[in-house]
Amino acid sequence: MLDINLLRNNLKELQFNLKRRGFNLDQKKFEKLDTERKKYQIESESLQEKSNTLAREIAQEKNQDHKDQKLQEAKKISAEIKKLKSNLDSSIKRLNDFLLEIPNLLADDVPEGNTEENNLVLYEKGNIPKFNFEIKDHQELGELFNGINFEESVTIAKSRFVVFRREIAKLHRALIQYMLDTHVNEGYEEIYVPYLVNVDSLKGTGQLPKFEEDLFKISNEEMYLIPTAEVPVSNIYRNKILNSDELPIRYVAHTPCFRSEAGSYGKDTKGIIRQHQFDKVELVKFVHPEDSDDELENLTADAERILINLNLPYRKVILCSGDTGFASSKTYDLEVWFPSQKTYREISSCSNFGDFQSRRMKIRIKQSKNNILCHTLNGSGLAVGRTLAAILENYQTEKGSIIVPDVLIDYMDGTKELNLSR
RNA sequence: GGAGAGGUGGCUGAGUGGUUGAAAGCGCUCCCCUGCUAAGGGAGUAUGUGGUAAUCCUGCAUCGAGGGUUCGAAUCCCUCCCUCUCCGCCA
Repeated sequence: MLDINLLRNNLKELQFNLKRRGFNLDQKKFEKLDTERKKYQIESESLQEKSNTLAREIAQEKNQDHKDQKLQEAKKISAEIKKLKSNLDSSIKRLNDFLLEIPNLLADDVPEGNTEENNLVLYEKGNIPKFNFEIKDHQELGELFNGINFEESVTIAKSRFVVFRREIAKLHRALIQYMLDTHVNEGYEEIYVPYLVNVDSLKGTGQLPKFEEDLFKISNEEMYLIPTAEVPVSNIYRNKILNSDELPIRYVAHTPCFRSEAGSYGKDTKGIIRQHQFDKVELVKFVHPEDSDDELENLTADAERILINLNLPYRKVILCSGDTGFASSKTYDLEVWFPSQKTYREISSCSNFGDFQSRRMKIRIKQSKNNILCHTLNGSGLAVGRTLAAILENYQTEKGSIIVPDVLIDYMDGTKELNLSR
């Protein structure tokens, strides 16, 4: 959510910024809503003041006639306040709903553009492997091992779920362990969180009210499956005031993520690139406003380190104005090379949300006078399923085995190469 | 799931209808005193949102959340959430 005072005082600038995303801020509507709110608020609060004064007088009034007279008046005022209050409440709600649908302001260095075509590639790193044999995609490789199974998952659940077995399941687990350990060594605190969250948490990070169709909702409760660990981890400090000296706070969490993938019917139907359920190791930071730019660079570098250590070819991209997420002011994507697709695919998304989420979550930093809102950031470090798929494809050999990346050998109990098990 | 007890400011803890946004203590901040430390004295110390350009001034709201009764609610009533104790069940 944006600072309402920006809308009141810097509207032109703000409209210009939002326009870069293709979002049109309806000035007339805002002004109407805010004026209406102001009118009702002033009316009802001044009447409330009168009523409070009168109530105090009644308590002290000794003369019974005067008392009765005042009681009559107080009754009338009280009834009137009730009406005004309900007007005020509904006008505040209308204003608030309006504000909740406005995306975050973009950082100045976000490049212009409407679609992901306009995202700016900053650099490519790592060596794209050259194969002198017919390569397989990760699904074929996984099936070769009977380590990736899509029939069983359909029986159990439905399409866009997967079953991993044996070496593949173990490699998946090894990746999670490796990522968690690496980030803990970088200074992140490991944290385990609920996979179901309430509505307030989803509003806090910005998934609700606008993006409900992307979520899985539990039918017997007002709870949702998390689409990312960002939601439970960021909301840890909802409605809290943090002390300056405890910042920055850095968390790393491994969770499954659940996404309905509504509207992506034809997309990525092959393999495990786009699933309803996937695992992710997520980095989340709470920082001082003046540090958030630097912290985004560090966060991205921490996510990148996993790719570098796994020796996977990747590139770093800054998302253009039209592709930057609703709550983000600036996002870097890390994209890993998929030999079968001869293309880079997103494997991490690192964002600075500024105070957009913390205003919704009411996460403040204690100051001597007015408390300030903290800044939040998060990024995948990394998406586990896609990392697994990338390893299978980039580390395949002609005979169909998979070389285990050096840093994972210990996590695979010394196994250096995955061979066909039959 | 059943029975009971309870949720008050950074913490402890008073307060059962009327200047209570809330006693007292602790903690914290500033000032004074002091050669240093300790001790002592004084002042201050919740959050949000309006009126405002404003950190001055001032209104309103907030005692788990939301409703209700009342001229007036931390105090009474209802619903929900949470915590604790006991029983049951369970990984």
